[in-house]
Amino acid sequence: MVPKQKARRQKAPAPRADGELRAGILPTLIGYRLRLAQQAIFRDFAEHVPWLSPGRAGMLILVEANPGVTQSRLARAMSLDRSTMVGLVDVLEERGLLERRRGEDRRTNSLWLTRGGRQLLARVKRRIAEHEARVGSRLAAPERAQLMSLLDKLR
Amino acid sequence: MVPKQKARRQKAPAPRADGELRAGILPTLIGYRLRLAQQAIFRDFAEHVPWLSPGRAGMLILVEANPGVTQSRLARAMSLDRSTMVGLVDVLEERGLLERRRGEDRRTNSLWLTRGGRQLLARVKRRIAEHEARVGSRLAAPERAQLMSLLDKLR
DNA sequence: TATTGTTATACTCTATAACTATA
DNA sequence: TATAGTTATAGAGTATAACAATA
Repeated sequence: MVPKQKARRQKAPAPRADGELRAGILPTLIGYRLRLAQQAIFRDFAEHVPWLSPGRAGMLILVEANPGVTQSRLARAMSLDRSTMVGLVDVLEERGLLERRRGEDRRTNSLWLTRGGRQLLARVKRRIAEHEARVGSRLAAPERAQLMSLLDKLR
Repeated sequence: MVPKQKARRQKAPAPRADGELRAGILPTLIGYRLRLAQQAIFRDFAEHVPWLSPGRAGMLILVEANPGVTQSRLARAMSLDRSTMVGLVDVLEERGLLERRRGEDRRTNSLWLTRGGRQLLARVKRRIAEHEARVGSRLAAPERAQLMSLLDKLR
């Protein structure tokens, strides 16, 4: 029989001098570090690209690169459910950024940027370029390339 | 006067042979690649650590490493609002994983893992270790260290 | 006065199930 | 039968504002 561990009341350890919490195993985990890095980048994005969330900006970029794409194809490309895409398209259509047109296969909607959508997206892309330069400036150029390749391996 | 751009109707480009969408500038963006990598890792976590989300598991890890921590201190450590922490503690307390105790400063609640919480966390940490090994196995050891350091620079 | 925990409320993002029009 | 879009509904996860208890 394995010796039973003595039951002991939990006790608070001496608090750390700097007032920070002990982080346990969290900093050893790739997913945790990834999340912190991403939060920092999303914070910068939200601050400097105030018109759209990263996801919605990404969606406009995909529609621009694939004019006339159907909702379902776009949903698949973004790993979203078809029903989730409906609300996303609703919002961007109400804001006058894109429009649905009846597809040749009449079950489908094809998606097209409006003039306003193209104009906003041009501005957004300039801001994103600045955002990317600012974020990327924390790394040397070869480091940036290295990071991209390492991130790819995690997929 | 700048020459006006000729108004032209959008046209669908030839569809790609592989059926995939064109990704536009997305793959050039650090934030986009970061998100894809994180989604892959969260997917693995959800599949192999079925009892808790990454955020809740992280919270238990912090309480274990800081027994008796107050709700507010924990919220600050996790970058959450105090009011958000209330519901998080409610859920984990209802599941019998941790408990509130009246603090010495009687405005505060101090948080402690229950026996059940310690037992579940031990199992969770074993699964997390396997998860981390599986995810990390996509990288060579020096690559993993390199990734950690690059991610840190983005914060 | 300032801080802690709490409640009420709301917003974003996402999914599942069931429906309809069309193929 | 199968697919595309839609609706109703629900569940995470998060925040702000206002309040009572306590410092």
